[in-house]
Order: sequence, then structure tokens, then C-alpha cells
Amino acid sequence: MRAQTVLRRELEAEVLTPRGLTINDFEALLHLSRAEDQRLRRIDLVDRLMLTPSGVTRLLEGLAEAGLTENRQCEGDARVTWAQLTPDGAETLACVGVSHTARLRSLFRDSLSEDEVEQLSELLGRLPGVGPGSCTAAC
Amino acid sequence: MRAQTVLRRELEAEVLTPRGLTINDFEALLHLSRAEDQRLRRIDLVDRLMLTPSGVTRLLEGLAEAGLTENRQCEGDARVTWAQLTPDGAETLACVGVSHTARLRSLFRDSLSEDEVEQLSELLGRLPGVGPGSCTAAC
DNA sequence: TGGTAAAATTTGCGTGCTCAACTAATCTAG
DNA sequence: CTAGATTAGTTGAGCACGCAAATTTTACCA
Repeated sequence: MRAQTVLRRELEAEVLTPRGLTINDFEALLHLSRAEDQRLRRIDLVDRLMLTPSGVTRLLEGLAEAGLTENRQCEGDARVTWAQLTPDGAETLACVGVSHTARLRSLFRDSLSEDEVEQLSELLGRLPGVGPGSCTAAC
Repeated sequence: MRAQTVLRRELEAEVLTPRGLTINDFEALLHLSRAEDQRLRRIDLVDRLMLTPSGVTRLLEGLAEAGLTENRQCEGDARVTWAQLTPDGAETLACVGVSHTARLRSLFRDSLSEDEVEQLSELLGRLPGVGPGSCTAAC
């Protein structure tokens, strides 16, 4: 059950940490890059990253400060502020993404066959609170 | 991949938190209770709980303060201080253990068959950093 | 035997996150 | 059209943990 802790650190150290990114930073960028207009409401990130609203606020605080993200007003609903991916953010993601996901894949493929990865993903996805797609690999 | 986060909180809330215990607190007690003479070196807990030495120090700080654990000198090696389960600790574990593990089991069995749990456990166990037995269920 | 390396542990500092409480905007009944 | 409920988000306090550095004790080897 503590797979995450170890895998996670191993993953971060490789390519993310050198750029001052966290796994959640990375995944936030990833989700933004795939969203329409490359922007998402905070609440959407809460769901996708499985954080609390306050966690997301702080996460975006850091990303915005690093210029990878921007806060944009949402006309039509003054409650929401978009988290908008900046060109810098997109570029960073592009740079980091390849080696990160490669690393991720190899981490699984070293010990599991493709079918087994599939199986594992399916089983985990059935657990409560783990939607299919809450896993980077599945993205 | 973020299964842990959710399952973990759900688990804690049920029976552990009301007693002021954390999952790691619980697992520490569990490991101690199964160890010879109901005591373990800090380093052993580091391995079993997948924490850093400093994490274990702080964990035991709390447990000792709550009287569930005691620090005992180790004659023969002055570097180590045993973490010794107290009667209180054993009792607490007994009280909490049944409902906690029941809850744990049901959490898996609600969405997975017994075979599938087995399968999941096997697959996870092959991942680097996850020995078989680092999962409460396997204990 | 002495000296350096390794093992077990603690301490200070930083960080990522949660929880609870709060504000502000929007929706929904009566 | 207004009163309460809901939704989106922020803020302060606190916690569990990691990392790096320091300390003490033990082991190993020239």
C-alpha cells in the first residue's frame, strides 16, 4: 500500500525536482494542457489532483509565481478564476513531460508486463476514490 | 496512483482518528505487537513503515507521550533504544485493531473479489520499493 | 592498536497538505 | 424579490514528514 511514497519520490528526483517541480505541479500542468483553452477552474483541479481546495490554491500560488500559470477572471461567473497555462508553462511541460513519462513507464515496465500494468490499473481503478484517469500513466 | 490518499483518510477517520491515532501509529503498534518481546529498534520501524529515521523518531515521540510505547535502553549496543510496546499500547491496539482491519478488508472487498485482492497485492508487491508485507492487509 | 568507516539516532528547518472558518458570488424557493 | 442554501475560492493554524547535518557508538582493517 505504500507504493506511492517510494515510486513518487523516485520519480520526482529524476527530472522534476531539478526544475523545482513537484509531481502535483507536473500533473496540474498536464491537466491544464489538455483542457479546452488550456485552462481549468480550481475546483476541476481539486477533482483531478485529489487535493482540497486550499491545496490547489497553494499549488497554483507556486505555479503562478514561477510563471507557468496565470490567474484569469471568468466573465459570467465572478466566483471562479481560471488557472490558465502560460506559454512558459506549456514549454516547461513539453521539456519535462517526455522524460518524466518515459521514466514513469519504465518504472512499471521493469517489473510488470504490459498486460499486468493494464490489470493493475483496472484493479486500482475499481477502488473507491480512484477514478480511472487519476493515474498519470493512464493519461 | 493516488489510491492511498483517499483510502487512507477514509480508514483513519473511522476508528483511528477518534482515538488520536494515525495509520502509521497503528501500524507501528501492530509491528511492535508482533515482534519478539514486543519491541523493535527504530531502524526496523523505518523499514516496516517506510519512513525516514527522523519520521520514526517523531512518531515514537507521540506514541511514548500517549503511553503506548516506551523507550528502553539496549544493553549490548548503546546506539539503539528499543521501542517497547506498553500494556496500554497492546490494549489500545486490541481495541482498535479489530474494527480497523475489518474496515480495511471491507474497503477492498466491496469492489474486489478475494482473488482480485490477491492479484492486486501480488502486482503491487513486484513494484520497486514495495516489499510484500508493506501492506497492512498482508499482515 | 589506532583510525577511519559505518550504523543508529536526534534535531532544525522547510514543505506540502489538511481542516476549519471565512468571504463573496450565484442559485433556488416561497 | 428577497432569504436561505449552494458553489468557488482564500486564509490561518497545525501536522506529518523529508532532508541535511550533527552526535555517539560500534565495526572493520592496516
